[in-house]
Amino acid sequence: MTRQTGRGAASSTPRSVDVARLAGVSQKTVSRVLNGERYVSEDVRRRVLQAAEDLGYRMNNAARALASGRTRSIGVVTLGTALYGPASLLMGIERAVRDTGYALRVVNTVEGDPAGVAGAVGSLLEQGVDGIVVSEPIDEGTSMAELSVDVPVLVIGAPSPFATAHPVTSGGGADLLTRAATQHLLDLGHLTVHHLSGPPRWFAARDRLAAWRAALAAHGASEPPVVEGDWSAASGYAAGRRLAADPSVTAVFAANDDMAIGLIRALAEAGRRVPDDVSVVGFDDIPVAAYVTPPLTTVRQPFDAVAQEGLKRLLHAIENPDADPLPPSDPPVDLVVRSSTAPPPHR
Amino acid sequence: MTRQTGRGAASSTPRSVDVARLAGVSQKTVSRVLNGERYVSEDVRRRVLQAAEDLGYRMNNAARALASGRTRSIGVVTLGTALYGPASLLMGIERAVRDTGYALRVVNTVEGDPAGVAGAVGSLLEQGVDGIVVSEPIDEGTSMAELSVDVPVLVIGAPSPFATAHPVTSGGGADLLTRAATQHLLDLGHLTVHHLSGPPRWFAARDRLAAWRAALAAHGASEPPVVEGDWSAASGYAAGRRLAADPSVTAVFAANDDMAIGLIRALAEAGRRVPDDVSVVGFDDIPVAAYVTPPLTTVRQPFDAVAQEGLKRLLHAIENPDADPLPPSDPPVDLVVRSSTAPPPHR
DNA sequence: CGGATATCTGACTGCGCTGTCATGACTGCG
DNA sequence: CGCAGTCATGACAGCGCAGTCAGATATCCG
Repeated sequence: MTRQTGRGAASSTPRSVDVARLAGVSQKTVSRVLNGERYVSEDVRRRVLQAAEDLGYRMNNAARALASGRTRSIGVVTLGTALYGPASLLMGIERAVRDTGYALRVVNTVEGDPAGVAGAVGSLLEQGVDGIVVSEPIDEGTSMAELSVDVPVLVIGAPSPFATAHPVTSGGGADLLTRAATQHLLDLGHLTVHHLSGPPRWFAARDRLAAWRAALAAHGASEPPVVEGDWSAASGYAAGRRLAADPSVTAVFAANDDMAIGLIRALAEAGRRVPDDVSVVGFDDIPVAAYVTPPLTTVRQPFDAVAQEGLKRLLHAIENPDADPLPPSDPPVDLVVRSSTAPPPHR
Repeated sequence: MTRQTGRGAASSTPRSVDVARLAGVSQKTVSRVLNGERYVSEDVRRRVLQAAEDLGYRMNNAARALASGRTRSIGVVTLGTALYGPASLLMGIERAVRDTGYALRVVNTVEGDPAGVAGAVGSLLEQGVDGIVVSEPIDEGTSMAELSVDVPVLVIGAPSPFATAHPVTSGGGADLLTRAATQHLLDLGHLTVHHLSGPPRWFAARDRLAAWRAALAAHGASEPPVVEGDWSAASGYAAGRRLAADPSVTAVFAANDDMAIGLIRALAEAGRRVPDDVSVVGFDDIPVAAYVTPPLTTVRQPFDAVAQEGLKRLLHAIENPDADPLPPSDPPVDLVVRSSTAPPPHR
């Protein structure tokens, strides 16, 4: 028996009706005050707030959600990793949500594949959320269409697989950053730029790959074969051992900083100096990037800005179901030039 | 008007009563099946599940919570940072929660100070959670006592400020790791070990400081003055500049890897070689630790193990309110020796 | 073979809130 | 002064589930 057996009366946590009684008003009026509705006299408002305070009253959100049909909460689907990117994005989302009066419900997916994301979205829907943020999904979301998602969805870092369904926005996109990184190397005089990509199942990896290609093409540079990593420093190290064997490699754009650091280590061990022989650019600007040897040139992802901007649009879609979605805006580009890049060596 | 105007009838999302109608049973029986209660015939169970499937039925958790008084969700209070430690812990908690059937509600605190934590806990209570995890709070939780917390609370990485209140467990604790790190340096022959601590407001920082002291004392080593950082590589770098000026410094235990990396950079710039002149041990084993120069000797925090163990105890407290809390168990110690430590130089 | 027990099912109720509507009191204005 | 409009409040119903209890069968045992 979970219910309150109304014995002690004082022992059970207070309900709005208790507040009402203490304030000498109706229960509905308590609800009005606590929801900031109009048409409540100053006097009553004060009495109600005082009574609520005195009793230590806390609203029961389950009842509120049931009665109003809104949960005032946002669901987030993320990868279950502590990778700097996804983790930072999650923190950015939390920060962006905090002041809106919404609560956060978080579900991870192990793999981020469509089935996993669909399951996560389903469980969020079941919990009841007014909107959903899908952070950095992997692969196409084909299996998503089957879900009847009747709340707005914001997809960060990938084209929205919900596009056909319901009120939807999408956001993210870091091509400009990749282009800036690649361009930086080309501007230094490198004939071309190699690319150490993330796992191709990730949209983030595919985006950066495509943007790197575009930057090379725009510059008329030839496109060397792509080396594939898995975001980890270990995979960057493995890639570095291969790249070090090829003397034509003078510049590498790594799809994240961890791989860049592993890469640099492998190059150093192979006797290829960075940046004298090979220039390396990373991606993310992780906290230690400025302090590794050599300090890493990288592009900083504006996680907070992306999260805030996306959430603004999601909340807009939630609160104005019939209005057109707000258009996405491009995040700022922030290339941080340190010491891992230099002009190519003379031949 | 949020409510379903029962016009199209088919358009509105299905309720348990719709499932009941389709399966030819009562609504209560649907509830029984979906909650796995006893005393339902196989035949009925199948029909109900089929009907639910056909309708794409999803339970309304707000109603469930209201009726049952349980939300089947766990609230988490974390710092709003992407620091590797807290972020990893959050991921560990998510992983640990996922298979238990509970959902996660996350609230960050900006500062992690008592008032912030109290506010976060309050907002979780308001949302309705069956248990709360407070991850790495800062300072003493004096203001916490005022909150009437009537659910079990697990505090990771700090003594529980709720100790006097209600069913409570606590966990974490990394003294053994710190001792192992310090001991490792002493065993190498260093006369003493300097400490680059985290901000003293953090429990994690105080814990490591105390454990470092204890390890020195146990070894009869003198205790050099503590250098204080803020977890960031930048602060490690600043500390490194100061420590580099003191030739008596031969070994440093940094309270996290980021600071260790900044520290090593500063030492290198000052001409003090690591590990030949100065040995450095970090804390966390961040992903790049093995690939910086030199590869960092560090201790790995068993985030997943801590989260799992703590959650097991929290769930036990939730589901057996009257039973004694399970005793905490010590996490495994994992010292990862790489190349940033060596015997002290000959004098 | 009768009563005791185990199994299965449904009617009814209520969780604590918000939406709707009704009711007064008060204002302004011709 | 009377009627419309604004403001302020309360009564009542119902959101979609799970808890309780009662009733209907089936099973068991002496």
